[in-house]
Amino acid sequence: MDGQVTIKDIARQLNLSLSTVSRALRNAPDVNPETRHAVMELAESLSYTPSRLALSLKQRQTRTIGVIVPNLDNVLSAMIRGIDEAALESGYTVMVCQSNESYGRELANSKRLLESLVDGVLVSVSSETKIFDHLQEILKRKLPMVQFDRSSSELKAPIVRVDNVQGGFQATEHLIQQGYRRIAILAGPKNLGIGKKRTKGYLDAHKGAKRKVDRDLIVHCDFSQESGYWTTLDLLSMKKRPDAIFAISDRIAIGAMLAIREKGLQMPGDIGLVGFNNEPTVQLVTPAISSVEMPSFELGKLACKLLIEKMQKHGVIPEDHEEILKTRLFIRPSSLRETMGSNQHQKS
Amino acid sequence: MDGQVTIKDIARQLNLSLSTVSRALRNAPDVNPETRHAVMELAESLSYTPSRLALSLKQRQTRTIGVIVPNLDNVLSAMIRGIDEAALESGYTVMVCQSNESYGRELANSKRLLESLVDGVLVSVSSETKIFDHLQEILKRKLPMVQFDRSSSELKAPIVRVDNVQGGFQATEHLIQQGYRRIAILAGPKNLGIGKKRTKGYLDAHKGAKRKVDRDLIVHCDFSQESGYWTTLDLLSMKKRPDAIFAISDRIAIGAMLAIREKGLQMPGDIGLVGFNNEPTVQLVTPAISSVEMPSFELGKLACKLLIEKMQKHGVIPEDHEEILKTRLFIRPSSLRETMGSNQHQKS
DNA sequence: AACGTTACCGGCAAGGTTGCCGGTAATCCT
DNA sequence: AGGATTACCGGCAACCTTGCCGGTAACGTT
Repeated sequence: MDGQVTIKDIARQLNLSLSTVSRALRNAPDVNPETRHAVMELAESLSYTPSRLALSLKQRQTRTIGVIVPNLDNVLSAMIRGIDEAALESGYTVMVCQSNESYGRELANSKRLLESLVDGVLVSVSSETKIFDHLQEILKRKLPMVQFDRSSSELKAPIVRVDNVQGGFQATEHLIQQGYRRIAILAGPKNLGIGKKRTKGYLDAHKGAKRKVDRDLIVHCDFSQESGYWTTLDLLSMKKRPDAIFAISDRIAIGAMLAIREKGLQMPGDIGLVGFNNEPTVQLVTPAISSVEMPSFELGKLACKLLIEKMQKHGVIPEDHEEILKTRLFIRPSSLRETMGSNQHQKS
Repeated sequence: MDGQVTIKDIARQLNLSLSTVSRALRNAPDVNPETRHAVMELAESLSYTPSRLALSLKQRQTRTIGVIVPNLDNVLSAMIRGIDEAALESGYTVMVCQSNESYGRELANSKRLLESLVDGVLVSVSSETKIFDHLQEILKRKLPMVQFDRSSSELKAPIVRVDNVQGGFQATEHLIQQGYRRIAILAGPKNLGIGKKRTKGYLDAHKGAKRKVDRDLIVHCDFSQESGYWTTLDLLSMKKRPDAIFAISDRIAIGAMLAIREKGLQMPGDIGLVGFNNEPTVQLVTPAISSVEMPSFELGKLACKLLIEKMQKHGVIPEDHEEILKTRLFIRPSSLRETMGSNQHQKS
């Protein structure tokens, strides 16, 4: 009356036992059709909803997935949409924790998730996280876990990500084809795998074109716009300054653009620029910035599906499993010297 | 051994009863300091974590807050950060559900939250939602609820929002001061309170300056960039076209900018533009777009705090309570005709 | 010496649900 | 008609924790 309607209420009103009501509601075999009908009807009219809590306690699973992300930018929120969708399809609920790049926050969050509230964890490690104890703890408790987008080899958990080498290759190859000679790369934080892979693509593209790489043009920076700005200013004041820049995120690329603008250089004339992620903003600035797109939504969805599979068939998926999606280069004026206009994709 | 460590394990190893262990862990008075110490120690070494599930079942509260949002754009994700922070401070966990403007999705989500998984609900109604049955259902079950940012008068729940009239006033007053004569407003979806309020500010500003308003200049549109684009094209092909536009969101403003650009009009020379939300993107386009900022993070935090208060002191906060935050206009080139350069706030 | 007080601890029940087992009556088979 | 099968239902325990009550022993009081 006052709070939840339980099977107890139904049982009392129908003079049945709890067991029978439970079975009737779950469509179990051992129950008279008439009885079942009566139960169903009463349940409906009392607008009975089963207590997830009691169910979880009994079955030792919450049907909830914990998601740990560093922030909620465009890319990640698309991934979360994907995660959410896959979860909903399988009857799971997701719980998003943003670490905000704060180690303490990430710790508190993972502790929360650990209090056995979740059946599994999806994690995209923060760029600044170097200590993985809290995540290792999750693994130690045998909670199924899948890494998505960003990952660490220290964590023995499957990974769903894009082909970062390919992405780096596409961007760099395009710049080379456009006739740029000294291509710099803003490679992100030094210890992050994502940056290393994209740098490998950058190197591969040079090798494929039989170009030498000037190691001074490989520079590291944070994932922020400011960092991109300052690092680019440094680059542009080199004696032999680069004539193109590949930034491994659009945020960084936008910082680079501002620096280029401030130096009074022409883009793409004096200098070309390619970013990564294909955020909506890069279409809006002038000149619009070329960018490598990754299928964020699909990536999130896939990661979630993999996790659910891992949760259900416990231990079938090997911990070094990797699922790799393809990237796609969107060419825009920021890097387009010659007018070839074929490969171009752009909306309104 | 296999799964969770429970107080039962501790009790067995120490030859104590469950009750005693429970009391010891909760720092209850009736327990011998030595016993408590022993319990604490063993709990630590077994890395015992209490089962939230059992606790929730017992105490009939989950310490979880459900958040219903239409999407995860910049503004909302900042609000969610605020919500998250306030929740963490009070020992609550948040669960975010995005409706993605889909009514069906919103229904599924609110149903989920209703399965008594949450102690309270924060909701920002989708722009397209016209049927509030699912939200009314939440209220009917006496779940504490607070609306934030967007709200509906149909829902009897407190509201935390910004002063939309003030925001509309600031934007319009500024345009008037800049000498614009025919100021149009892209007022968003017709039935949304947020749009009406900002339109009221727009009207107030005209009244304050003793200007008449041409009703044809008040036009409605969706919250999307496309809609802003098309609607602006319509505006610009009027016989007596407007010489300024106030868009009630930055997304719409960007659409407007693209339309203005396409028509070959000068901004701010031929036409001025002011947006709303002060998203990072509006600083990056050329010309940078003036925008009314709202304190999203604080708003989220405040809403969450209010909800927690409502949950703890059941029924003290009246259902028509409103908490209103101030907006602030950021002036940028898109609207700045005369060089007065005082009121300007802009980063890198 | 008898009583009351205090400090500490254990037992039971509850919260809502389901799994397992056992029980009853009706039906079937030979 | 006897035993075996079937259809249906109820009781008990368990999941993990806490609240309440009652119990024991040691201590202090008169």
